[in-house]
Amino acid sequence: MSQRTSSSMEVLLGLLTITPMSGYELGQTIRGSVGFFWNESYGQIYPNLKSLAAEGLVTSKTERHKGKPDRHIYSITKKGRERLAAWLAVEPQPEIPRNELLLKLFFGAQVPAEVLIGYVEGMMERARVLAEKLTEVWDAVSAQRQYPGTPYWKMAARFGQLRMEAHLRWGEETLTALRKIAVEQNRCTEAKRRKGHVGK
Amino acid sequence: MSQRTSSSMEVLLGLLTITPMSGYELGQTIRGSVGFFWNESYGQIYPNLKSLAAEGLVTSKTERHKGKPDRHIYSITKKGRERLAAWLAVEPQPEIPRNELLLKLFFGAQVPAEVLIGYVEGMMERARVLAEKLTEVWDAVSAQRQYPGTPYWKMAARFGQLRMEAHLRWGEETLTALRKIAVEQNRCTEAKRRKGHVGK
DNA sequence: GGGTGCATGTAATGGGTTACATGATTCT
DNA sequence: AGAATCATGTAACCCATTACATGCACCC
Repeated sequence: MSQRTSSSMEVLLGLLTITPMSGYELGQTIRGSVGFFWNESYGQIYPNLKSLAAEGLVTSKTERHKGKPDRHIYSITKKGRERLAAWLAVEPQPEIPRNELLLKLFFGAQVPAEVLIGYVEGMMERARVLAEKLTEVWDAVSAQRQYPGTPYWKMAARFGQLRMEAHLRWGEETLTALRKIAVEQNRCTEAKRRKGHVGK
Repeated sequence: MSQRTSSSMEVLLGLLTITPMSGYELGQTIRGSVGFFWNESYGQIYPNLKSLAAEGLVTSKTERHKGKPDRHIYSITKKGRERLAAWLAVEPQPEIPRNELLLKLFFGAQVPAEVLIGYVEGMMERARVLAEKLTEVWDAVSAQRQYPGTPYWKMAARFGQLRMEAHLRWGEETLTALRKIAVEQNRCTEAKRRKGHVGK
């Protein structure tokens, strides 16, 4: 009785409510807008668009170009909007957790603390970049004329901001703890080294 | 040239550094400890343990039981520890984002705000439960005698706490915004309804 | 008597990334 | 000249969940 559970088709429908687009543009749009909480690869997008068309949830117009491959511009149909609404009415399932950084940190005792410091710094750097990008997005959305989606896009962006702030605060905290451990570890190896020399 | 990229084997190795365990116990342990940032299903665990054994990264002892199926207790080998260390030395890849709540919120204009309010409340409830569980875990870990892993387990738990706090703060903010929209929407439908009646 | 937990596993299925294939244009 | 970007798509493969299969023990 298995049934499809993923939302990779619905993102496409959702974005097509804004404006008709080609598969490539959908990919770009996903990366530029919902990218920080959802992504799709082209290996998903193109086949899914075909299925959507087969179900009559989108229609496609083909633009011919000299030399270049044809461009298929997809538009959402009324049936597509209904499908989107039905999907929206179903409670979203909680985020499935898979955080490799935390996993490696959890087993961090097996490895020198310096290594972990690098990982945390890397994460913080990414968090800073994303936070900055999100404030830009937020400002841009706030400035432009009000679309029906505007308030919701702001909420989504705000989520990212608050989460990134939390990550950064955690990063600070964790770095100080890790640095203390690193100093400790260096003292130990130093001591052992000296002892080894004397022992000889 | 594809190469395995997932860490589902390494979690098992990592947990087996704490103590030898059976597949079932590993599943339990994952849920109870790293569960909030990593999970594995038994359909992954059992086959992966077999592969690990085939590679000589773990050994298994079979306990026979009357009636019940045999229990295989796995222990990590020296080679297994080396593999774990090698994996730890590789920079963790960033969390891949897939948050259905945010996705539905992003397309929230297509649906009455009350629905979204329900979703956000649901998420907040889960966040509260998890935050509470994490403080319990944190306290328990802090109280017990110092294992080498202790400081790292605390860092991981702390991450969850800060993230949940951020989610809750965002939830508050978002709920007030959504409630405003909901009131607005009700006013509109009311007005339309009245106008409709008068119009008749 | 029937559900839940212990305990192990396999098979089917579904979902998703990556690599490959193609070819023009534009930037460095 | 060579890399990157535009632009489309398919196929191979990997990863992961879910369902199924089995069977005892315990609780209500």
